[in-house]
Amino acid sequence: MLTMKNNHMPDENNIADMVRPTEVKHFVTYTMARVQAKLNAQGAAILKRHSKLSLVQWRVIALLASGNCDSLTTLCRLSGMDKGQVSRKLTQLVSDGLVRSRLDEEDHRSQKLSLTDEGLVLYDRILPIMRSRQAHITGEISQDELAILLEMLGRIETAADRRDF
Amino acid sequence: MLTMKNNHMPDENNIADMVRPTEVKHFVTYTMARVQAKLNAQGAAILKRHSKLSLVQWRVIALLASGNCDSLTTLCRLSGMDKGQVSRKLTQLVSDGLVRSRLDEEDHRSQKLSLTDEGLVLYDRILPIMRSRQAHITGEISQDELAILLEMLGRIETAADRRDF
DNA sequence: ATGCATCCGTTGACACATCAAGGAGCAGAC
DNA sequence: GTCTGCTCCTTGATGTGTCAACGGATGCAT
Repeated sequence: MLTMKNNHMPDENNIADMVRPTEVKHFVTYTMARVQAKLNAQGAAILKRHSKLSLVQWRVIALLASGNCDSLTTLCRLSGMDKGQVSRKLTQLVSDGLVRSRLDEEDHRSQKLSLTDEGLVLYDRILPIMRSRQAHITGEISQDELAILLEMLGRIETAADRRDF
Repeated sequence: MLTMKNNHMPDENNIADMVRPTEVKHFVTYTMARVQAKLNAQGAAILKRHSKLSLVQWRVIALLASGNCDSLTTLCRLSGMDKGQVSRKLTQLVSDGLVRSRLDEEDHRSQKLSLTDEGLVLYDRILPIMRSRQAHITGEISQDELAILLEMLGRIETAADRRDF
């Protein structure tokens, strides 16, 4: 086997190095993927424990309850979720009786979305649970630190927009 | 969770935010989900531009090239990826001639994984591209800030382990 | 050696993510 | 009018993420 040439040199930015136990903690993309996965798992587990909602379903309900959106497009713009997926989730939620979808009289392309009474009851029941979870997650972090965290995530988000590598 | 209405901090890099200010962007879980999605999209786009690899395929190759793992289980432990998913990706990579899988003579449950010469050539070609991307992402952040970010992510990760809500 | 817990990897099932194509409605230009 | 281009939403295709069940292999205790 003539693989001597493939003796890769160590390098601070070498992806291969990020798997070394000593360095794995220092890579942002790597860490974020792991933390994100855990947050998703936690959210899904909590919802499963207290309802039959999936994470996406809950997000849709919460966004509608917030009063900041009333159509699929505005909901997607707000959350960054994909139109297609949200559309599918909405048909579920409507058939489950949690969300009401009525034709927008002023624009027949659009639909006015709102929670049903049942959806609102569910929201009111789940909300405090998710709030306490949120408090637990951010509990160890001061407001100032939280602002810094969000600001840095914003910078990473901007860096992630570049595609010309 | 979604009803905090104070103190909106404009994100100059996000048009949607300026059009319709909202508080959703100030929640860590939502923000991380969005940033993570963008990072994934960026990685996938870069790989598509320079190869036919998917993000997961690249990660598997990079992990194998690192020399820190040589079986499915160790690979999964290192990366946190799901063994089922990695198993499927490996069969693809083997049939594409990038990875070699041989029975472990000392433990017939396990398989010895390694990159083929072709896989190594591909790795050497893609690595510098991904390295410059990594540098671009972390270049926006100073070392001190990076330490703070990772430390906070660590705290969030710990908080995400709790399930009894 | 026999039972048994455990580990390795595969597979199935399902939810979620992303992208693209397309129908229907609307609005402006002509 | 009607052409054109845009928006709202649906649907399909494909890839990714997560969980669970399974069979084979191993090691250990009895």
